[in-house]
Amino acid sequence: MTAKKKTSWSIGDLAREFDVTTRTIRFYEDEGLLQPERRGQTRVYSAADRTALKLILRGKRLGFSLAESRQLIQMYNPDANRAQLEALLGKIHERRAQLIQQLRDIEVMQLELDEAEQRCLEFLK
Amino acid sequence: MTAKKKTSWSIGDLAREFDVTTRTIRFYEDEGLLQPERRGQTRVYSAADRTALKLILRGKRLGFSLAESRQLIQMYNPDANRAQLEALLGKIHERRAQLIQQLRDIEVMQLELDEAEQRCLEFLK
DNA sequence: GGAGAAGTTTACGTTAACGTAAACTAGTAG
DNA sequence: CTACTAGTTTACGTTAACGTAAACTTCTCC
Repeated sequence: MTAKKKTSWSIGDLAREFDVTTRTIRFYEDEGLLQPERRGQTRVYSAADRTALKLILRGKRLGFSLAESRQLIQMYNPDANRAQLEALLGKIHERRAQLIQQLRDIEVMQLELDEAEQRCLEFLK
Repeated sequence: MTAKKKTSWSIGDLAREFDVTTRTIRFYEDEGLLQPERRGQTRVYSAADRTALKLILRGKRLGFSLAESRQLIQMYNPDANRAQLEALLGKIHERRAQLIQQLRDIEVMQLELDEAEQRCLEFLK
């Protein structure tokens, strides 16, 4: 009856959940995007790591590089000084502008897909 | 007074308009995404080429590979037989699904940026 | 106690998408 | 004629983001 809220994950857990390879997860650690702890040799991932991974993969789907995702993760931990925070605000605005452009792109592309579909269906009639 | 509607472009024209290098444009041709004509040695780009380039760059902003953009361009010329058209319809549905996922990703990310901004501003107060 | 299954490190390989450099040609302005 | 400017081909170089393989440890199960 005790609500079981998972609080730590193995590398295999995360790989399965997000459908990536363990190599990928270790790579992200090499790049400084994840910081799992160790139980002996073995990596143990926290909820923060899991969230970071989620951010990275969502970023990927939007065409962001790992460097850009690194920024996104930074925005999650406000452990910075004034100058850093102001730089962060700048990055936030940049990201937001990029997202807006992507929204426009998606709209246009959806319309074009509609037209393309119509043309296809017309030819198949 | 005659409405001047441009109907052909040089490689430099396109490079300037879309802010890419000429190398990039020639690369897309090597990859079969553009098919300019030649006046002597020199490439001459049609409105179709220009549209294709626009598609490619919009695709890039959404994180599409050139292979994926190649498909998008294909959808523009319905010069296919029945089987190809049906395959095309399948691709159209895939693309649409991907765009919908991206919309969701953008929504979530916008919310997160809002929160990140709030946290930043809070710390700066 | 042997065989998997899951984890680890180290290190070289691969692909996409161009960058960069060299060496050439063709038109054009002074 | 000369000096740009814009175009061309050829070809090797580069970066990001992992893939792949080898060789090893740890734990568990029968």
